[in-house]
Amino acid sequence: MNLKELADALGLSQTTVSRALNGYPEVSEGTRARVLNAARSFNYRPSTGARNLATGRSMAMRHIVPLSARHDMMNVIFSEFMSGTGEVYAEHGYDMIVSFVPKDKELQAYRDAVARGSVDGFMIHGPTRDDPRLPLLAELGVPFVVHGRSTGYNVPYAWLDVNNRRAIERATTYLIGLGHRRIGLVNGPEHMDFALRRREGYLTALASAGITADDALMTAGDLTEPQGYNAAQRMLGLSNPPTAFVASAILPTLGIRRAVEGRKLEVGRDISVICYDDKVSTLPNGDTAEPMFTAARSSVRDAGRRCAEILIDCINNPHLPLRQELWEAELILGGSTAVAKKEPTR
Amino acid sequence: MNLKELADALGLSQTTVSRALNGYPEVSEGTRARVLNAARSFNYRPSTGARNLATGRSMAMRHIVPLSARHDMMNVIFSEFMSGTGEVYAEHGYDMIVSFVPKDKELQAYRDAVARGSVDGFMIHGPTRDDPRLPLLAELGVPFVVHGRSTGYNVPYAWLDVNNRRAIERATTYLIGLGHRRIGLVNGPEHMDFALRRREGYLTALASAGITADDALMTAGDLTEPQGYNAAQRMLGLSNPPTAFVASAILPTLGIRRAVEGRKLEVGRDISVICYDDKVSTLPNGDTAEPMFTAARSSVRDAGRRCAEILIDCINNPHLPLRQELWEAELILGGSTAVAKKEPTR
DNA sequence: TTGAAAGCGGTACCAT
DNA sequence: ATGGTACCGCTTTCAA
Repeated sequence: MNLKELADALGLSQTTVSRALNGYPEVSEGTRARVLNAARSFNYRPSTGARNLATGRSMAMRHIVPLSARHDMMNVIFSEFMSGTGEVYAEHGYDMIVSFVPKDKELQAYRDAVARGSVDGFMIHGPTRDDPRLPLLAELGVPFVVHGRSTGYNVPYAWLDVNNRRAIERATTYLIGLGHRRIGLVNGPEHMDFALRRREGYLTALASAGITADDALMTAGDLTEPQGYNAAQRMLGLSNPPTAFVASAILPTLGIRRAVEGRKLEVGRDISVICYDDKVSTLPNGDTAEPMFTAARSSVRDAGRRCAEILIDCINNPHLPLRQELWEAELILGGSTAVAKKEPTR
Repeated sequence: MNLKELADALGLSQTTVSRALNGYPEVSEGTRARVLNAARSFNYRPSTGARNLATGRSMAMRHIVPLSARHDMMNVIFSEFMSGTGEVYAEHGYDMIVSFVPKDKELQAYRDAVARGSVDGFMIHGPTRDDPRLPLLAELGVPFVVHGRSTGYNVPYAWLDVNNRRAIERATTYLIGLGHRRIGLVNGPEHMDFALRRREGYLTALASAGITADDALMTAGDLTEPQGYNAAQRMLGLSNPPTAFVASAILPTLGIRRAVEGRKLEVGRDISVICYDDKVSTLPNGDTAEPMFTAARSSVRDAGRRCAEILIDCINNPHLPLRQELWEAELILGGSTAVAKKEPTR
């Protein structure tokens, strides 16, 4: 059933039917009701292709995900973020298109999508330092929102970020306040902007307390359970091991716990751990009143929702200033931190 | 730059240019080269909307994800599967559209997408027993592939499934062979077809060994770390506790390990554990030669890739018989299983 | 308040 | 081998 057939069935013109359907004011209430009724009973839906062509808008947002060998991006956090954006898109009638492209074709994929007119806006995931996508998108003149920021690119753009630096600085300072001086860092991949900022936060906290940073206590990787395990294993085996850890996600924190317990030590008694908790539904930080781990927490799903709202706003109001939001993470107390013991635990 | 402008720039007709671009044979090699060249230098791409309208095809596959309260679906496994499908779609020029819809609007979303002509095929995730989506899709007459199967719906349809029943039966039988008679089951949500089949496999293995199933040793839930922890805590507290566990995913298995270690017991010595391992890149089952857990293993990403191929094949060859593939999981030996001790460990 | 008709940017049939 | 042109289904301007 297309518009013409619907109009014929009603004995009206396509124009009137289209107007009635799209809520234009110049249609009499009587006809509007008739049209809406008929449309419902025939289960009529306007063809997206045709509407696309006629309006020049695609009603679709695109998320381009590079297929890197290790699939850095397509992880738990990414999908949680996406489901936040997807909810909001759906509420506003937008489709979400997800493109997986080989890393070396990534930039071209943005160009292509714009040239084909298949997209109204882009959501940018996982910005790196000096991310090459941002200048490209600015050049293409298409709306986009970045989840995070890109150190080194200083032209204004729309973004939403958590204050990663501050969150980890607070977490580290808290551990220092408990008497810890040897604190291990298990970070995410440090070409990613968020991981860089977290590292800065960690270093700032140490510096403020007059503690010299030790390369042996810092590691960066892909935030898996084994990453945490391996890092903790190595660090706990040092002649001067850490008494506490800061980890960039729950998964490596589970690995840290495994390493700690493997040495007959206990998290929250012998070894303190704080992690960054993105509040991923499948990886809850415990499910009781007291969280499993003390954590810096913020919701990626909420971030996704808000990013989508910002993107839609960019499209609807192209001349408003670009939105930039910095969210603060909260520090929540769990069972994984305690005052440092006087004697190093070995 | 559109087709007309490109044709004008070349001094050719739109027809010829279109033919050259789409690989039609009746174009001289000279003109084809010229056209291809010009298209490249102008960075010309055909408008998706226009092509959509003209061909009646959208070159897009849709994944509809219900927004259930607990977000059953948007989990680690789901995104791993999606990235498999997405890769293949991209290789074949298809877009992947992901729609998040409230559960009560799910079926309507399929109808809508078909009525708008915005999709060439659907990928169906997480089928349940008597899944209502399958008869609907059959009625709509649109190509679709199911990842899994739906017990109770017996009309032929295209699917790819892992032999969940057999995999868990083998795993359970293996534990029984090691001397375990009290085996706990930590399963996924049992309205899902895969979870039902796994339970059947578990029960079959027990029955074959003459072991009476015990409701207190079976639990179903959302496959999170706390689910495994809580289930194991409860079961290990029974007067007649299990000496082994079968778990439906890595995450709850990590929780089981936590509960076991919390009782000063050791996995792989005091308590045996086998889990189902979907080979999710962010949740590897260890990263060394020996897997952390003994496991029934199959790759969701590969399943995603294959499902996408099948879907594309359905579209290209609508009259071929529907493909149905049953994959066997492999049972891999890790460090989490051992011969049962004579005395129950408490 | 309603209708006619000109696009939107391609594809593909029918001529030449 | 190349070109003219009628669609595809909708939106939107202009006219009535």
